Amino acid sequence: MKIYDEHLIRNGIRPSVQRLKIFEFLHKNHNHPTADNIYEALLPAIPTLSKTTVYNTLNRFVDKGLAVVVNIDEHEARYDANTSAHGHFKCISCGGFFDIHFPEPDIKLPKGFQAENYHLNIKGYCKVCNEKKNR
Amino acid sequence: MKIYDEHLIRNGIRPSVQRLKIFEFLHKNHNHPTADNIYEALLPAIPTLSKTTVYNTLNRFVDKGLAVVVNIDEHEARYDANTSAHGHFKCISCGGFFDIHFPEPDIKLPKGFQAENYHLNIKGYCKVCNEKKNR
DNA sequence: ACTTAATTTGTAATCATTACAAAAATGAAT
DNA sequence: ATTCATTTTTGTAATGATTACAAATTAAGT
Ligand SMILES: [Mn+2]
Ligand SMILES: [Mn+2]
Ligand SMILES: [Zn+2]
Ligand SMILES: [Zn+2]
Repeated sequence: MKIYDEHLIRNGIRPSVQRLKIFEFLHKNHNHPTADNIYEALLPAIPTLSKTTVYNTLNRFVDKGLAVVVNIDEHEARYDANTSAHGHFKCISCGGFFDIHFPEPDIKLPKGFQAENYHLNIKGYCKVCNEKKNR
Repeated sequence: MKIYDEHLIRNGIRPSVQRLKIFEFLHKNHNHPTADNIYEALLPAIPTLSKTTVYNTLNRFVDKGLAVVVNIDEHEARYDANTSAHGHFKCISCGGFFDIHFPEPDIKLPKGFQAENYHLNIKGYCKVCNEKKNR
């Protein structure tokens, strides 16, 4: 895809096959995949793919601001190509994962502090698990 | 300490020496220690202490709502006895860690969802690192 | 004291991530 | 096209935090 190609170049990342496929996958799958999810998904298309490459590439994307990593749970780093301000909800019963949109938060940082990114992570019960629980 | 004792009992946790010391440590040290920090700090006082006990105890505290775990960075679970709504800031330059207080957030969850806890994690540059950078 | 349940401990296992060095691919220069 | 340097990818080994598990210890109840 030409458009992803240019997106990478514009951010100083040379678009190798591996990087391009990973970037494309992130943009087409908004289910916040883990590094392993991505690896497994792309293996058929790139049989020589190494998991190290997936990690290297994702770390580079995050460094360059092309993706964010969501650490809502320890031992589970999920990646998101949507870098606009939004939060995440994880159901502690079924594990369901959802984007949460919220109005521009009015957070006053201490004097002189400068924020690079915000992460709002919420845990609780999703609709179906909540109904199951209240019965 | 009698007061910590009762606090644990009230929440259905039998106050063993280990649990009491860990709970007390969390309440007296607001620097968001890791499990290992706690283990190292208490080892002189409880020479037989096991790291497994520290983990088991912290997990129990979190389950019962007596503490929260802050996953602002992967590979770094920090514990906080302050369970009231507040956020955390980590300096990506010096590693400094700060509490962030913010006005009651107005977050609308999807219909039927129920939140158990909110986590606001911010990364950026602290005052001194920011000044160092802009020079 | 005896019996049972709860807690702690030590060790081994797990598992995601990183370190590292060799191999492969790419690009520029001759 | 060949050479040579640079970048990227790959495979394997190492790391390190957390958990699993079973034995040992401690506490509680009779
Ligand atoms: Mn998202
Ligand atoms: Mn805090
Ligand atoms: Zn659910
Ligand atoms: Zn700093």
